[in-house]
Amino acid sequence: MTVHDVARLAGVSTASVSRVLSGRRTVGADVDVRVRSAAAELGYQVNAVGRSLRRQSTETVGLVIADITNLFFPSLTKALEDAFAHQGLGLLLADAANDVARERDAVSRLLARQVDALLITPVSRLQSRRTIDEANQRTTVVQLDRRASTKAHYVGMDNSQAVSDVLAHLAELGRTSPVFIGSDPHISTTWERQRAFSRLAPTGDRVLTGDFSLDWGRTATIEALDRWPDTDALFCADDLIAVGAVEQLRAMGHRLPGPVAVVGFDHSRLVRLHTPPVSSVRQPLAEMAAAAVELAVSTANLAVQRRLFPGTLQARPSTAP
Amino acid sequence: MTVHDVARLAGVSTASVSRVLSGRRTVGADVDVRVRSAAAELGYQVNAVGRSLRRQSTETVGLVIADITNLFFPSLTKALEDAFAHQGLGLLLADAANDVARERDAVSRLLARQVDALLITPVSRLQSRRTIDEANQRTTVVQLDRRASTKAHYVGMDNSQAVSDVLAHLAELGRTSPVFIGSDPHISTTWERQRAFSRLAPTGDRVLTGDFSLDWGRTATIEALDRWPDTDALFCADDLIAVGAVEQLRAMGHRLPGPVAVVGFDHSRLVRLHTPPVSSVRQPLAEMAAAAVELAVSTANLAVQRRLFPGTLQARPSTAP
DNA sequence: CTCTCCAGAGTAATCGTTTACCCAGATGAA
DNA sequence: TTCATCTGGGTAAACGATTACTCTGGAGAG
Repeated sequence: MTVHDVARLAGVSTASVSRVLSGRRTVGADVDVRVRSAAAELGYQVNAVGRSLRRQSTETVGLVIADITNLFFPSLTKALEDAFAHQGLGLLLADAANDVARERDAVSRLLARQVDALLITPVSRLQSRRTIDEANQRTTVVQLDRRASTKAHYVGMDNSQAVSDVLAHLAELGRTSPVFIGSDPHISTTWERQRAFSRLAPTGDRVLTGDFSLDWGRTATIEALDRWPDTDALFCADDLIAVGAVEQLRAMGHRLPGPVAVVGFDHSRLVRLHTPPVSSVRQPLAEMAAAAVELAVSTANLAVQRRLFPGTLQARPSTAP
Repeated sequence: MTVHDVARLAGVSTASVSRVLSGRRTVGADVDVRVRSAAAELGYQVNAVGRSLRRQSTETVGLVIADITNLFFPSLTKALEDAFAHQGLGLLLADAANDVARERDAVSRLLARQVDALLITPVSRLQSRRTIDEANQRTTVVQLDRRASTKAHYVGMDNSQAVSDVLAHLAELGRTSPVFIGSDPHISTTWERQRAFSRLAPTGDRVLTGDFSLDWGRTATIEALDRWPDTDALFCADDLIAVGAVEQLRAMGHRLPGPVAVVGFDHSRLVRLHTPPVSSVRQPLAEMAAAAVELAVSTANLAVQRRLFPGTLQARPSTAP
């Protein structure tokens, strides 16, 4: 079932069929209806592979997610799928499983498939750079949420502003001795939040770093209260850690809301449905996805963009007075 | 950068280049090294679009998810991505956003892209059938988790067995008056669980159906205890409802574990991290993904398969004595 | 020594669509 | 009336890789 079949049935040339069906050049009214009805009769649908080869464009973007298991990424993926589908662009998904080598593989496979753009949440702030820069020579690359290279576009949240907002919120409640519980500092978002915390918090040197897990949230809580007994807030780099912290506090007999507040990042369903609900910074996913679309469809020689969106703190009982 | 460039540099024909790089026919040792080093020198990577057109196969499968927002599907997506990437197959993702019309659109777009197979978690037990059957004429379709057509492959969990296991577990604890709280009965899994419950439970007629939301879990709990005061277990069709039920019970002053047990389905992170942890039936995602791969790469004229995997109840405090 | 067969390599057709290029006829200006 | 311009349509050459087919030289059988 090809343009030839449609052309034959309609009694026109394949060129006319293509012109009608792609709408790229006007044709006479007569030819137009003949082609359309022939296509309808045959149930013809254009073959995207042939079209891609000729047009040198697949109308597909690749998405390399650092780790789908991470709570935050499914929400981001959904926002992206929405935004791109809206533009008629397909999303080719790949998971890097937190591994730099797998990430490089995934990028390479997507490039071989001639994606029109590549979206990526880099696994490592330092080690993903090379992969990204190489890909950026071949197509438009947009870093999302996390960043590893200054040579490719970036769309994310303004972590510095968000950290500042959270600290202001804590200060309003009289909490001036927070401890930062980070996860893996290879993750650029964790790293940025930690740096902002160190710069802006009154107790900027109280920083613990570990990994991305509930258990680390628990362990770090014990360590924080042990090392700094006057701690009145646990400033967590993400929601999973925040939930771990809350659980640990409860296990230690603390009440929530109570003397030690807890706040996280991402505002995932995990913290929204937790009891008690945990305060968290929400990222503007829809806006970020829209920006990603815009950059992805932009011409290759647009100057490197850095688009930062404000996060909004969703204050819940875990930081109440 | 094409086979021609490589062929010229290596001093051989494009045919030889193709043969070396695809490994589909043996060539002389001399030509082999010449081609490989030329390809390496140029950084040549085969263009998957050209290959797909000629081979009439894209090495890509389409995945239509009923609703990415649903807790369960990101885990399923991850398992699938893993399994297919392992086979060198790409995953083209589409979200139906719980809408039958969007689902049909998504299927159509994926077929236009000539996916080698189509994986789908049908939105509606009844209304998705036509979309699936039509797609099944054009490519191999595998229904996952949910099912809508008997004419296409299906891979899922044996809900009947799982329901039976859960009821046995409850009975062991002396709980013989469960109420079933379903979500939308258009969803085939909910429907199957409900039917099995009605058939197997001592109080098989105690069934409430609503929608897929936390609030419905809450509302239904109130209604259940109101209509059937001797209720000693809430048998929920999925985790989100189970969490809603637990929250409501706690709000009503019930202890957990306590007189009313709660159990859900999917064993999502939501229930694992909830306090108290909620009992839930775990689906064998990796096995299901492996079966999906097997069916997806099978020849088109394999008899329609129905692969059911056993679920395993993860008993947690919410159903403790 | 001749004939068959085989391995290795090249030539060119092919996958399905788009579009550069060409042509015919019509329209409008001078 | 003549010529430039425009419109609508067809022909055929791409796009990049694979592979059916062909050719050549050498090995092995008789």
